[in-house]
Amino acid sequence: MSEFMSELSKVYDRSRVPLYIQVASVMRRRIETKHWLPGQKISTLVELEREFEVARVTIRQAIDILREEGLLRSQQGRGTFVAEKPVSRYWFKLGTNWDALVETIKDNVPRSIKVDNPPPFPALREDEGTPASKYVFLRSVQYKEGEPYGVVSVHLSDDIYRVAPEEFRQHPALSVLAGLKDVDVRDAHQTIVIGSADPSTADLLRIGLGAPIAECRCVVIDGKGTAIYVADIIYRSDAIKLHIDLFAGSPTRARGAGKRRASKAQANAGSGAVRGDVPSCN
Amino acid sequence: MSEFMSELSKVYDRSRVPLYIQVASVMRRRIETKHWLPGQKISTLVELEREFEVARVTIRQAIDILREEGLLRSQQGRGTFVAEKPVSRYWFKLGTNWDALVETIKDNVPRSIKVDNPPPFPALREDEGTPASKYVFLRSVQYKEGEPYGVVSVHLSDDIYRVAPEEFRQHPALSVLAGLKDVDVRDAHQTIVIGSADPSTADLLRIGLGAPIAECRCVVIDGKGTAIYVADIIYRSDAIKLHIDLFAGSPTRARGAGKRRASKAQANAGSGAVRGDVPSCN
DNA sequence: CTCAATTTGTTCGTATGTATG
DNA sequence: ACATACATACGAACAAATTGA
Repeated sequence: MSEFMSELSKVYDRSRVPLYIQVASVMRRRIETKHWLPGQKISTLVELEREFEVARVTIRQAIDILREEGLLRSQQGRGTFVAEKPVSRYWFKLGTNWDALVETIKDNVPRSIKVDNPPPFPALREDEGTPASKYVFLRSVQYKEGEPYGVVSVHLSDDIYRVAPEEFRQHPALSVLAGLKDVDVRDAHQTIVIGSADPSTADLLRIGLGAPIAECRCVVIDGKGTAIYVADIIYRSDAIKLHIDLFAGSPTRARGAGKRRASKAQANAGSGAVRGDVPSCN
Repeated sequence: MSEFMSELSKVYDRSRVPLYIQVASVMRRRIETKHWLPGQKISTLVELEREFEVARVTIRQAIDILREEGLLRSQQGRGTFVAEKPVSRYWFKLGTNWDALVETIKDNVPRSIKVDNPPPFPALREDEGTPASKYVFLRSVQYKEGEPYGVVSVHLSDDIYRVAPEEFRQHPALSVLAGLKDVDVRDAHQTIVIGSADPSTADLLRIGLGAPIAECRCVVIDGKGTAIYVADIIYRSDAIKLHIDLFAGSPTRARGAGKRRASKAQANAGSGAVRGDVPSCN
């Protein structure tokens, strides 16, 4: 490696991803963020060589990737250009409240997966209720346009499952749950972290081993404080998008002075029990 | 390649990250999530070979990485074991409503970054208000225990900035914003997707180029419908955790039958960090 | 104690991928 | 396009340590 690599080699050592892949992902991001506009001519190979401090062939390899993705077009003698209408990704907007969540998944048709070794029932935190006496385990894969985007693993209270076993096999469990009239849902929450795909998940979602995923743990608690639904939902990271209305849960503001935003039809009937207070950090 | 590669080459082609790195990251996660318990003997090399469908040497390379990280110990003739006290991670719970978000970032001390080329003001969607006439651009890095975990890039309305420039330079912009009495915050929302780090971000967060990150776009709109604060906040993916109360925004349920949950005085406000406490996955 | 089974550690040869100039 | 260097990954064989019968 030449002395020019001094800066970059550090970065490369941190990731081990092939350089041309790294370069490609940076350029891809510039296109997605409109830093490079559609139709625009991008920097010449010489300029890119200098900027990334890599060999010409490496730049070319990166450009090849983006050409295959339909994001770039090269023309000999003219240059390389951003595609006129770069493909926009499909995003699955994950609902951030009960009704929205149920709404977004209600038409999903999961394909069930046979499970040989159901995983043990996961430990519940204090605020996640008490375990039911018996659970059934269901696993399915969610598809959109033939592409898998999520793996759902559910521990469902056996009592609930027996009410409508057929329904639970053919429709999203959460959706069925929401439709059951005699089930008293007291609480439901979801915890999301970013992880990496294990072999079986990678296979089901058709992504790379260790590729980034969103792990959503969703727990539904009934009126007696029993965790009737405990799900571990794994989404492809490139398929999921969260949209959070920061004022959705607090129709009145804590600080004294400010006026409130125009009402967004926030039916605020009854209990003013604002719960919030979730620790956060920015 | 031999016929044994038929399965695996697909997986490898999907990600391009060296296989042993992928395997290592899967095993690392199993330790972090307590799927492999401290002190426990992990699967033998032969079993791991079969599970990951890779050669022995590749498994060894992965184990070498985790040994250097202090997560595994090997003993010839006995096996490979998880370290007795593997480090548990800190998670930052990202606030999912305005008050929670403001409350917990108010004591953060960001380290400002000089910006040579401020990025252009990003395009706003229809529901993100109209642009202000002029913006100032601020960029800072958030640290916890000496480790960087977030990069905040803010376009702040110049009118707002002038009210308290010193404050905005020394404290989180959102926190200052929330404290300004004559600012009418009408709406605020946050969109989160999972992306990959570009060179400068990777450098600031000390992660690999292309490593998974959480990209949070936060927009604050004032009473006139002007986007007074447009932030692009990038978190290390291993530092962030979202906790969403699915009923926070809807004190009454849409469907007829169910009773509502009792309010739960959530006592753990304050510090944004929690130890360990990772949802299990399999 | 010896033996065999188990398990990690090491090395070889080969093929392909990555990156430079 | 070529020559070079190094990294990645495979399969296979063998060596060395541990364990229990």
